[in-house]
Amino acid sequence: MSDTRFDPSSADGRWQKAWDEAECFRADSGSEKPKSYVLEMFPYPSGRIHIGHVRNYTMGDVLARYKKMRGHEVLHPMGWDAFGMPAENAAMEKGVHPGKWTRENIESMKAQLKRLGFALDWSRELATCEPDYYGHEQALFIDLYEAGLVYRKESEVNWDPVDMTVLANEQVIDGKGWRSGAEVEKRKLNQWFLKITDFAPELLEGLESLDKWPEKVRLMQENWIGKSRGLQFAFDISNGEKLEVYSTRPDTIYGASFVAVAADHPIAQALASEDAEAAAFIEKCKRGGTTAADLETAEKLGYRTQLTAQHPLIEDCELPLFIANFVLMDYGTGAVMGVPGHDQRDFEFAKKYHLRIQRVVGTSTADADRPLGAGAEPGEGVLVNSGPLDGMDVDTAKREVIGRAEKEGWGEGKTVWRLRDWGVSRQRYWGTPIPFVHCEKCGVVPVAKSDLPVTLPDDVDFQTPGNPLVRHPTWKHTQCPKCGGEAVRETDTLDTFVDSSWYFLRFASQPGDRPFDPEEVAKWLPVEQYIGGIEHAILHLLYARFWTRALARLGQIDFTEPFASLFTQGMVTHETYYRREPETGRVVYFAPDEIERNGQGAILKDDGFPISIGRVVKMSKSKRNVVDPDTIIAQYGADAVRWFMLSDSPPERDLPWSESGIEGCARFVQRVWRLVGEHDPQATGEDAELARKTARTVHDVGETIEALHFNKAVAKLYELVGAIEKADASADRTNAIETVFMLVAPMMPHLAEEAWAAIGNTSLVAAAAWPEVDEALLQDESVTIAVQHKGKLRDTLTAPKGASKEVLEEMALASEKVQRSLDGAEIRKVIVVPDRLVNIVT
RNA sequence: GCGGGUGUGGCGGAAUGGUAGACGCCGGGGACUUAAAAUCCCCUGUCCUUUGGACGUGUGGGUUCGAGUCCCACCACCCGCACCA
Repeated sequence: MSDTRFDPSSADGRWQKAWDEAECFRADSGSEKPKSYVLEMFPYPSGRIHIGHVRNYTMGDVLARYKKMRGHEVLHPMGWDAFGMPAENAAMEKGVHPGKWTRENIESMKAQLKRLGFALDWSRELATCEPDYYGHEQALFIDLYEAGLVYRKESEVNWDPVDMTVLANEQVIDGKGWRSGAEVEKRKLNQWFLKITDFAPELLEGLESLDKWPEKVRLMQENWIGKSRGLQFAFDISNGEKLEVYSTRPDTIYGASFVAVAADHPIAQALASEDAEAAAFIEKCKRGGTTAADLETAEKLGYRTQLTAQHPLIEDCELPLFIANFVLMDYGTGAVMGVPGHDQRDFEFAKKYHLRIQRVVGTSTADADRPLGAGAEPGEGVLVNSGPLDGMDVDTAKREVIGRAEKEGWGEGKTVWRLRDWGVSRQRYWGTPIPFVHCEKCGVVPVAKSDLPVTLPDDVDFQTPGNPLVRHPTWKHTQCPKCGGEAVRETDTLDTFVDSSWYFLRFASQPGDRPFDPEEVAKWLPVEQYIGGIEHAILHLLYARFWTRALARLGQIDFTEPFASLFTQGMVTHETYYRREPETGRVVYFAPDEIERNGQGAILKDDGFPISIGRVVKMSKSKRNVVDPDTIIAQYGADAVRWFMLSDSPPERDLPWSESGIEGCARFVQRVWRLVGEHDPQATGEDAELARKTARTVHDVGETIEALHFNKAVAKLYELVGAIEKADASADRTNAIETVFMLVAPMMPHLAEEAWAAIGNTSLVAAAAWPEVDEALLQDESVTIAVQHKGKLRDTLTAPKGASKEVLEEMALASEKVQRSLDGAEIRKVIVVPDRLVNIVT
């Protein structure tokens, strides 16, 4: 048996079946063991599992299996984030119903996941597109509404004037609709919002408790929430009205040289009715989409109105009032004071419209007359050209101006948040119907909970652009739950981020009559380890945090943070292969299976001529650098694929896929398998060094898995396997081989089971206990000491562990190499770090 | 534009401020074999006047006995920016 090769094509399926039959990975909430909830971000069922999913779920799987071996009751579930635009696109392009398309995708993707041998509790599987999920979501949405956390307001969307439909940001390409090619406009619609801003302070403060989240994610969320302290004050406008503005830099108020309002500011709207040019400019501002990146990279444009604003601190100083495309109605008051010297955007605007650019902050008071060079200086410094503020530092000046405004009554200090309320309305079919009706008599009324779920109609057509729910002949017509009269259903559906804001609760318990069972939820939540892509650092994670806090405020759960520990993994990348067409200069990409690598270069199989190897980038259809998990599993087996996902690259960084890399992994799987033939229960005798190495590896692999440093765990296992191969037979070697099988069990579980059985075990290694370590074996007796001179390594010596400084210094000076380097120079100082190094300074 | 991150041999990477390049891949040489595959062994940062030495962690400065690691400035790339999920 042992001289044959390990055959994944038979072993993988056999062990997957054995785990299933033993219900090995079913989470028992009644268990007395400590509980661990390991969760990976659930996938969108796009059709095929992507190699990025494989990486994500392999990491979670290793942790889940490891935790089980360490005696934990593990909840490791899987589900489907099943609503979304691609299903509607498929309906439009292929004429297939979104539900059919989605459910078929789920079936094939589930089969793919099963082939990877993940330790998942499939009994808890859920799909957000099923009424038994989204119906409970509708109930929660009504709960939030009744708690005052849901409201409606006008808000801008991307409007395609040809298709007469709302476009997602993704569907706007270079300012044009992706299908019609028409120039996109901004249009206002009445939409549903969740009051996430009510939670801004606690979402910010809560970040401090998330000490097992990556620092960068907390920082990004902090900046996104964007708490700022500034001054809100009113300008007197030449038409007799007041204009409220907000500024985070009131210290620079003496440098103000203009005032600007958003295109949809009431003042601008009022002007439009009497000033045709102003109206034309406002119309122009409506062009283009709604994304922040577009707005901020667009050319700064303004329209100079006839109005002026009196500077609050400088007598007879009238500032011109502009309507500007870069001022947002959503932030602050929709109006700003422009200080070109110390804000880059204002600087560019001032250059363009020939406005005064005055320095009011410098490195010292001597800077007063130093002109501003190429751009604004937004940093810290000392106030100049600012009357009574001269000489103050920025922070003092801020406090001074706010204090004066409050005393004199023309403004007040105010905390403003960058975070905006969460718009959850989507004018689309394939999403959770918003459970409300519009009644002429009673207004907006929630659907009675006893009438939930409000289900999507199946008979819809996608041949016409726009929301099929609006066109449906009967679906939206209903009775008002309050007065019983005729009423119309809300046709907007919920943002899919709502679906993913509470699925982790539904995994913990799935009662039919309510969203979750609080007692079951209390047993498992918060999620001990959450793993997913860094691209979700802000939106998904912030919305899930908000939703959890909202439910806590409603008393439905008693914790406020859903994910105790978060890990964000890197992408899987692949090199690209291309040729440039000689005539057109266009780049044509080739798929990995169309080419053959030869040393440094590559050739196209079709014609045998070389092709160029491009940069290593994220796998994408357009670059054709995608590898399909099914193909590689069939070729190398699940364990080799899993091992590759864990090897080499640190998990938070990108992992470049390579043919030679996976081949190396497949070779290592066989290398571990060959240890079965070396396993000799009769072997006697000690091998103290190997025993120490084994103990050290058990300790290190456990520690690195817990820290999610899988690449280091992999390297340690390579080292131990190498050491075993070199060692002679002994009882310690036999033990080391058994230990290896247990240590690789979380990573290459199929091989581990096969080997475990082959050496005579009748139970599953997946259910085995992690090996114990004899602490005494972790202590080294001697250490290697580095000896430096002039900052360079000159020699190394072996010394007993814990040797004194004096002894180490003496040993270092006795070295011939060191003496040669010293060459008789006078020793000025010797630095000795015990167990580490000796550094001689001359 | 704004916010966040990353940068070390041919490649992926390792390294509590203390021996830079562990481990893996690629490449070269050898063993076994009729041959191949598989497997095993050795070499493998660059340069030089080669039992030795110099240089070397994106670039330029700085702190330190000592910097991949800390500080400042810059460059390149990646992620996010509220309707992709």
